[in-house]
Amino acid sequence: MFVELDLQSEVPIYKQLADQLIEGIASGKLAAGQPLPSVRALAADLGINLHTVNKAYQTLKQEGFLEIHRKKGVIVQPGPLPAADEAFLARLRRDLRPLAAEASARGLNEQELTELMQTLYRSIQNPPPEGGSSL
Amino acid sequence: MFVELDLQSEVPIYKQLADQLIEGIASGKLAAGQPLPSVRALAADLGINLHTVNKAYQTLKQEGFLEIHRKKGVIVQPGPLPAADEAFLARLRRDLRPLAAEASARGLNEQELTELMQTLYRSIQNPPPEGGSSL
Amino acid sequence: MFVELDLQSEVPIYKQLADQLIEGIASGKLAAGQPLPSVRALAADLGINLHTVNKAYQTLKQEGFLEIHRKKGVIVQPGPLPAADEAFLARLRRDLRPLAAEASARGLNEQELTELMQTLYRSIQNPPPEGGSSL
Amino acid sequence: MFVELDLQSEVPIYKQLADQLIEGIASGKLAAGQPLPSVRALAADLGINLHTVNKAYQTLKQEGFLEIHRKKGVIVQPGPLPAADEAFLARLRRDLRPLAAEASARGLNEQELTELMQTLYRSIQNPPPEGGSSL
DNA sequence: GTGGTCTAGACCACG
DNA sequence: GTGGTCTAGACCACC
Repeated sequence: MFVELDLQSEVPIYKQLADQLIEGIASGKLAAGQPLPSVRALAADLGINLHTVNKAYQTLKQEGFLEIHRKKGVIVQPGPLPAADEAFLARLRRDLRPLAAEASARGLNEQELTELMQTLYRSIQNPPPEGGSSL
Repeated sequence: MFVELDLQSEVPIYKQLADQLIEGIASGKLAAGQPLPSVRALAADLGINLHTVNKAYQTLKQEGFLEIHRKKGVIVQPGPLPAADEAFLARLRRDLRPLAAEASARGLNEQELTELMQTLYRSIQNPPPEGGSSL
Repeated sequence: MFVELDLQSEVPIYKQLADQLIEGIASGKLAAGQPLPSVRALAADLGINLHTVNKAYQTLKQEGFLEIHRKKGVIVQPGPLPAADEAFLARLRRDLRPLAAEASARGLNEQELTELMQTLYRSIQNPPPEGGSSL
Repeated sequence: MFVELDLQSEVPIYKQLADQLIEGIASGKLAAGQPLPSVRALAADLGINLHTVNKAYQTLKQEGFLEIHRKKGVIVQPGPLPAADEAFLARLRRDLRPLAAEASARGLNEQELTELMQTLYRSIQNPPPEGGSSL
């Protein structure tokens, strides 16, 4: 698995994991319908508790990025991914706003900020190759 | 004060307050050297706990956006504001990354995302007029 | 067989199967004494595990909806079907209660709920024709 | 609290709890905006684990029946309750269907079933008085 | 083997 | 004191 966790971070582990799985989906490293490791296997792999993995999986299932089957385990949403609906855009604006504000207060101009965003966006969709392709 | 808090939000109140003060600085609504209400006054005004206001002030002082004097009280940083140093940029990227990833996964393309960012940035620097100018 | 399984449902497969067999009995699509496919045949037909079919059959035998003979195989109860005894009614109330409560909380009025129930009941006893009559 | 749990039931404890809270909301025993016991208090009261109570609360928050605040704790949704949208109706039909089918197979006729449903619905909206009014 | 549930005890952020 | 997170270990249903 390509996931890298910072156990010291203030960002909850389950969220780091969920974020990186979403990023894997966005980049195509995780293809639609692709099976993910079982909660136990991933927990062992990452050296964290099974419940923490489970919380990440449940969160993503809830949002529609994953499906969880009785026996097949966990797979990437095989159908259409959740859309950028108004609820998501509102959340996105809410989260982006303080970041943009602080960037502005610190003297980052509009172009610098949008270019940073572009660079990020592109590095997500076209990630630098690294070790194994998926898991 | 122009601050509007959502007491039901999952975002901590002290962070909402700190964020909006930074936004006020970014927009110019809070000018360099300008005095801010005392912890007590602002807490009473907003109907929140003293400690919450204090935590927001201390956080902003720590980051260099405010100065706190025994006698003069709290004022907006009169000198140069904190710069967009590498530490800030790293934090910015870390926080922006999962947002960009989810936006991408949900089908928002690069242009839509950057335009959303631009719109936000401009609305911060040039906020719609509303009520009293500052406090 | 008219059975349709949703392998991704949170409802256990064996229960989906048992439920649809009961529905077949309720509708008359499965007549008293009628033979059912062998465990192996049905499992192959539905593409599921032997044990899953077996569990559904055993459950229904236990409740009195099926009979399982060594030689004749599995047949629909040829005699009187299990009655709506107090044990069943208690279970029915227990399962219905939270559904009625949530419907009420969500603003569905008594008439809407009972009409929904009637529609369901009728569609079960008089199902829309579809493909082969039974198996 | 008016909640009664059956620790031996096959129905998960957290679901029993969530169901009874919804029923409390439907009946008016839990009024909009009313505070609920803290997870710890309710867990102690019911003799179950705090995480089990938390799961029930989180589920209901997710569905829009509760709000969870940092300090105020948990309150009943003060605004409009979730509506009986198509997603709910689909779930309702899916859950009701096997119950109606078995009732039919066991010889309960349409009137008996709908009357049972009505009786339940009314007993929820107008529950028999019992001990303390709320918590 | 899988995920689902429950318990237990701990630490932390928040207010 | 509140909920949020994490860990740990256990049992169960399902397949």
